[in-house]
Amino acid sequence: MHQSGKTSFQDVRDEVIHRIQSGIWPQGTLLPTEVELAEEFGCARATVNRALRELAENGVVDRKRKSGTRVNTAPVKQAKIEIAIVRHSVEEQNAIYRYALVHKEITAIPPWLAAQLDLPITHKVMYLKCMHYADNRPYQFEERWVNIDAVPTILDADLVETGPNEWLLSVVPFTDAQINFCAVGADADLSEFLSTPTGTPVFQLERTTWLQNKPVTFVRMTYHPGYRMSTSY
Amino acid sequence: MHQSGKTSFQDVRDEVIHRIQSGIWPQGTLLPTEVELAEEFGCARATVNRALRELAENGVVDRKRKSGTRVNTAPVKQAKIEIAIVRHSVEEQNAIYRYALVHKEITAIPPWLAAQLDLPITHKVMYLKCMHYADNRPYQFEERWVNIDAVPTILDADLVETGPNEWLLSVVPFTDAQINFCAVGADADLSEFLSTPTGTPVFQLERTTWLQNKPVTFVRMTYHPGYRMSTSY
DNA sequence: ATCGCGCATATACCCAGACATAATATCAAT
DNA sequence: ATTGATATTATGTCTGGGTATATGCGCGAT
Repeated sequence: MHQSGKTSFQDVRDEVIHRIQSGIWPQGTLLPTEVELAEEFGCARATVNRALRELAENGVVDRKRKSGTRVNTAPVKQAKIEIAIVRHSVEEQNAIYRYALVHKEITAIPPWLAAQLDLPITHKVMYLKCMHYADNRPYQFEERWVNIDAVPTILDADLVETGPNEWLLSVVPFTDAQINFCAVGADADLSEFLSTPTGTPVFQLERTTWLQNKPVTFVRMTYHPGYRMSTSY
Repeated sequence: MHQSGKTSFQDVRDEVIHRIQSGIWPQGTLLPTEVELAEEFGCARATVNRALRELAENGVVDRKRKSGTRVNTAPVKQAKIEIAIVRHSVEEQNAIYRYALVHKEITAIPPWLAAQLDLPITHKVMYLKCMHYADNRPYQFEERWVNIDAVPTILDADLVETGPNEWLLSVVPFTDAQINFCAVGADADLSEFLSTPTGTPVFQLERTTWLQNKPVTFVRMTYHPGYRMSTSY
């Protein structure tokens, strides 16, 4: 009750969570109907609905019309990973951020990427290599292919001052993305730019983004050895 | 309008998304007030509220009392990673799942873990090593420390048939978790169990879970070489 | 110029009632 | 026994009214 004596949807939500966690309502339990809960808590059905809906969104309960609301047996826990702009991650650690454009060329799309993005192999792309430093130590190596068709203005963009990631984000609001994480051994390029011996295990993140079914860019970001990505829930 | 001629909160939400994506409301735009939008769409204010609230939850817009609703400049895109039970991930690939308990012992907590979990170094834990196979090929090596205090019943659990992860999930509903991803080179154990040369880059996921501030378990899961974790949004 | 206070305002949330929809249960006809 | 129509029921959503709360802004005192 954070308002004048009324039961808030948060109170309902918290009480339900409590009953589940304390074992009053074990896994699989069918909970009372919205009407019954509303009566018990002395609030409107809409309030209970809001609380239970939120719990359903978080995967705590499962709701079905007519069947009712049930405590989830296998809570599909999902961790949220925030894909931040590199500069922000670096600055968050109170380190000094530095960016460098290493390579820039207009070229034909590599066959493997053409296949992946479903583009003809004659398609032109902008191929970029960049480095991101934290306190002048290698932080991330970025390799990127940009679909010029989808973002023609990139031809005039100055990518020396601002990184392509920040530039793209401010210009093309993408709608869908697909992300891969994996571990690889450093190849020649990586070894050179990340100042590490060839074969060193490094953390790699690949992302493909689309703007309404039109591929925009594919980027491969490789972090310095020892990098840990973390999240909590 | 999916009901009899009424404007649903989804219609409002979709239209707002459309206006943002088509550039009618560029980044940073202050959108009309809820009342104004409700008038425009011919629906109740609560309906507009629901739509905008959902967009705010997804990070598309930013809402502040008195200021209004603004199109987010730096959309903090967050990818959701589903932390599924290993068996399910394997079965999803139509592979045959097999599990093996490799090692099980009650021991004093290792100092580094005691520090990490804020437990006394005299604390007893159960230390487990397990292997998960897909079609009889190594899939994941699991190394786990369980706080016996938090889960005393684990002493009687048969962990030979069911893996500790599934057992724990069905018994202790944890409340908080912290996850780390990183890339490491295979050490002796990993090399042996994952059938790969020492030093091979492998993808590792560490997770600590708590039940109301009480540490439950720390697990380190290492995937076979070449494993890719993927997600989309 | 700067600080503190009050007012206006936009969002946050609540309520009671209504209808829509999906899924189950029931029962009759084949 | 199987199928198909029908009633029931719990959730999903909308309405239009309300109060609560945070906060930007102006105004006056320092």
